Amino acid sequence: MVTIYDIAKQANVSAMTVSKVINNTGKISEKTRQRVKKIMEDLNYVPNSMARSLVLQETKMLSLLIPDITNPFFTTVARGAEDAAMRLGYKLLFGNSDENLTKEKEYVDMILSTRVDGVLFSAASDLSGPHLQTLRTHRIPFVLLDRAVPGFDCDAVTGDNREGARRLVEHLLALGHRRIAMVNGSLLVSTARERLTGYKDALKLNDIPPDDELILEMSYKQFADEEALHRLLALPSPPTAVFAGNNFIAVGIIRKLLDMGISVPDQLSVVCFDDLGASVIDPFFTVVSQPAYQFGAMGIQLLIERIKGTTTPEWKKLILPSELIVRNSSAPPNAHAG
Amino acid sequence: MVTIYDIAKQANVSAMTVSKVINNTGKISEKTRQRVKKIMEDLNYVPNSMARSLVLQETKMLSLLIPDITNPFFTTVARGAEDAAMRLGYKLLFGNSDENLTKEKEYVDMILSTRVDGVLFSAASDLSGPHLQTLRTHRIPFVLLDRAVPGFDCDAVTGDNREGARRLVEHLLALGHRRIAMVNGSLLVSTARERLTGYKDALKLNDIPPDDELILEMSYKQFADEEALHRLLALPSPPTAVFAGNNFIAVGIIRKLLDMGISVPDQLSVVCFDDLGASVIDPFFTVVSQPAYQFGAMGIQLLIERIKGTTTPEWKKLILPSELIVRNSSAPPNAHAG
DNA sequence: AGAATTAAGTTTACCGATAACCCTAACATA
DNA sequence: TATGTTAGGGTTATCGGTAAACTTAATTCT
Repeated sequence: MVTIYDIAKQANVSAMTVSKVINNTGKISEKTRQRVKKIMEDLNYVPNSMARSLVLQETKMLSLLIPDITNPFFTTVARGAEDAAMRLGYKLLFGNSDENLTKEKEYVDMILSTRVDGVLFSAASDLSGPHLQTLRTHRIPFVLLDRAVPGFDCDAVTGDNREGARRLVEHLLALGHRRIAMVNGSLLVSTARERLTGYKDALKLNDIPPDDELILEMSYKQFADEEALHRLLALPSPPTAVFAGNNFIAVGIIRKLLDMGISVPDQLSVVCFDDLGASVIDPFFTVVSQPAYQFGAMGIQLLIERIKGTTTPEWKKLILPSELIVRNSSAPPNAHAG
Repeated sequence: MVTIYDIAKQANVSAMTVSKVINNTGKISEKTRQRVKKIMEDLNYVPNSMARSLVLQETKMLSLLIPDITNPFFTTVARGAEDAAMRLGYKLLFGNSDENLTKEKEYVDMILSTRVDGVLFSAASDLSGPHLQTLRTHRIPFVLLDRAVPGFDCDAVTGDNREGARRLVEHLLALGHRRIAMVNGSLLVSTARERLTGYKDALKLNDIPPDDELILEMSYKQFADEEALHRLLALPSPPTAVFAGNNFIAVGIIRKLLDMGISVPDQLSVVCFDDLGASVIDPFFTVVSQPAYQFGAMGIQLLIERIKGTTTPEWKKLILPSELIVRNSSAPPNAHAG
């Protein structure tokens, strides 16, 4: 590979002069500058960013760690982050923890050895605390994305899960539903807990006592625990509507319902958190939609401000609003009979 | 940050000894080894991979450049690549060219300066040739993914686009369709050309003269050129089936058809290349499905073999088979009237 | 005209790791 | 006893770039 020394030799100047031409620093005559530039082009010179990072102590790389790269929500987050990073002159190293703590740890180790300048971290679960602690020990700035981690006070970009869930459930209540089930992700994930709280808020506001039999806990990745779903629908007083903790859970439920011959929304309403992405033919689900692209973009912006120190020392908590979008998966109970 | 020198000082040994402990090379007494290891842990030492890369002349990083991170096909490719890379001890730097040549060039520049060990390259179009040439000039191994670039002989993992398209169209022909339209991606992309050829193959085999009015060219990203679609359906002898060049085009078409009140497959059959991903409620499209995960995984494997030189000098061309999956978006013409 | 400043470079040291070679005491061997 | 060997390290140079301090010669100021 061509180095500044090769350029320097050809141009009859010192390596430092070449470095100055590259970075537009110091004083170099226009004549020399042009000569050096020409030689750089002729030799297809590209600076070695490793060497530069080593001395400058910054890599201009950020890492984005997400729990599920197949989920359109996180894919969109990734696009937002990538666009913002690129625009601000940073490279983005993606990582996919697969909602898996072991994989997440491997990525954290990699992040440390790569000396990235900062991390956009969407935690696999509450148990990710030690990983964040590792980052903090090594003084690597990070911004939490989408999911909070209890006990960790830090910069974060999250959604208004509680509010969003409440609005979604109130929508169902307004349609006349009284038996509303919640099929949630793992309660070790902050968003799941907050959505559950929002669900309960809505019930309470309408004087409906929560019924534990109507509350299921599975995983955001899992497409549905068939048996649990059967039990839910076989209750003496079954739900007339289901609030799914996220988009994938909703898809899983709908698929099972299709298999069982239960039609949505006629026999059962199904609503969920987060949209289903670009590949959906006919937007069908009534959802609370979050600005996923903004999550990524704002996260990167916050992170870079933290890295550069162009922000105040206090932790920034950015809460992005969500939007209730009513579509065709929700209807009044027994709509087909009415 | 803690360096081997800090460790060395604490352990009363030279930096070299620490390096040897880290890499398990040279001769170190068990006692010293344990002492050094303990201090590394106590001090939370993590090797600086920049410094190591600089001297070893390898980064253990690969780059994956894809044209559209929102497309489930490429998302799945990414997962396959990531898993394989991680398993083989490499990090993966993602890039999203957005089917855009300018963005692609920016990524290529970044790739060069990052000194990645190799690139998995899914070209934006035939015009990506110069970018590949740049990589080759700099002796960076690369493997083409999904899309060939004319004039470039190199390692590649692609699908059997021609065959797949032929089978898909023959399926329509077998159902009784005779007027079959093709709504394709840009013909500057090799897969689009091959799929078009497969389409023509099928017609020829069945003695149907191709009709240029039935062949539309738009973009794999674009969700459909509404006007062109209208013209297509308003032809004196309109198509009874549409072959969409990829999944996103198919979704675009279906959405428009829904708006227009045309039902699929009753009034019009629609089939396409590539599946629609995990977030689809009711797999509806008749498709030719490609093993996207394998594309990524095999691509990485090929790339690493090339990097390590554990393969023969000839370029490897891996063609992964596709599979025709008949679902509910295709039916005999005028099925509703029959 | 002499001092001060400036333009245009150069020299040196260092970032954190590793390869390649060097050193020394202890032990084995002839 | 003299000579090899080996275990267990240490020294030095280097990867490719940059900051900081240092030269010179030319120019400006008074």
